[in-house]
Amino acid sequence: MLSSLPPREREIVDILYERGASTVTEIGEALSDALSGSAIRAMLKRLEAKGFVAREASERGFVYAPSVSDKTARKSALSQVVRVFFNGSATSAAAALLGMQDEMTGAELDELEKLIEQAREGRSQ
Amino acid sequence: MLSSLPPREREIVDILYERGASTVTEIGEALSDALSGSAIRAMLKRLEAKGFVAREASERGFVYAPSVSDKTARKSALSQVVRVFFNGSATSAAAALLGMQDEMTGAELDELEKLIEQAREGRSQ
DNA sequence: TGTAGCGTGCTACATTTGTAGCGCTTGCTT
DNA sequence: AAGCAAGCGCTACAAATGTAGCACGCTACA
Repeated sequence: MLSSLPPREREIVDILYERGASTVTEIGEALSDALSGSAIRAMLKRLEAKGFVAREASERGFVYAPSVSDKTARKSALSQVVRVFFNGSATSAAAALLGMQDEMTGAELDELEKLIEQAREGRSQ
Repeated sequence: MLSSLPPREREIVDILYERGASTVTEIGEALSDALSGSAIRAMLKRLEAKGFVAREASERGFVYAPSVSDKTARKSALSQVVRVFFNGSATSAAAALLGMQDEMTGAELDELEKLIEQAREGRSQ
């Protein structure tokens, strides 16, 4: 569970999900405040030990990536939020998302409507 | 920011959002693993010092509640998830929520459609 | 009126986190 | 080849976190 991570480690994993596989230097740039390379490496080592990130060698040096799939992580992050803040109701959560509509184009709204239709079909079969 | 909290403190705040104002005993029951009362109180004291929870006396003893409004906390939790896991797209997040449709009734889907309509109107004016 | 039982706060302590420094290697560059 | 820079891992250490134990006061009820 991501929420079992201490804040800094969590921040690093978040960066990895947000930006995809990254080197230590890249992580450093994305961090909210500057850390020494060795500090970042130490975090990554712990994260690796705990099984949250995996690393792989490349020409650019080691690149680190989350070891839990985006899909899984998304799902658990969402249901966490839904449970804690929306009383378990995915619908209210979706409604709240809609409330941030400044970020949604008309096309996106169309898209969503289509998805709702599909969800309905999924339900009734 | 909730995400700046260490895991256990975070868990406690989550419980408070999930269940509303609670006593130490109630928190203890909701915790994922049993802690001594004094341990919980120590956490709460820190959370209070950091300004995340407030407490108030009642006949049942002190009750603790989050000091940041549900509304604000929801919003920031959601946008956090949207940014990290959905590349900033509220729409994709909403779509993922729809994907968990087992939890949505037909009525809820209707409701959502209505909200989309409203969002559209909001946009065009 | 003792005494058992909560809820409380304090303090202390082990563990975990967060961070920097050092020294090694590798790959240029001159 | 000598020197330099970048990236690396190790170790050490300060600060924060997670937890238990103790002593106190307030019920309640035998």
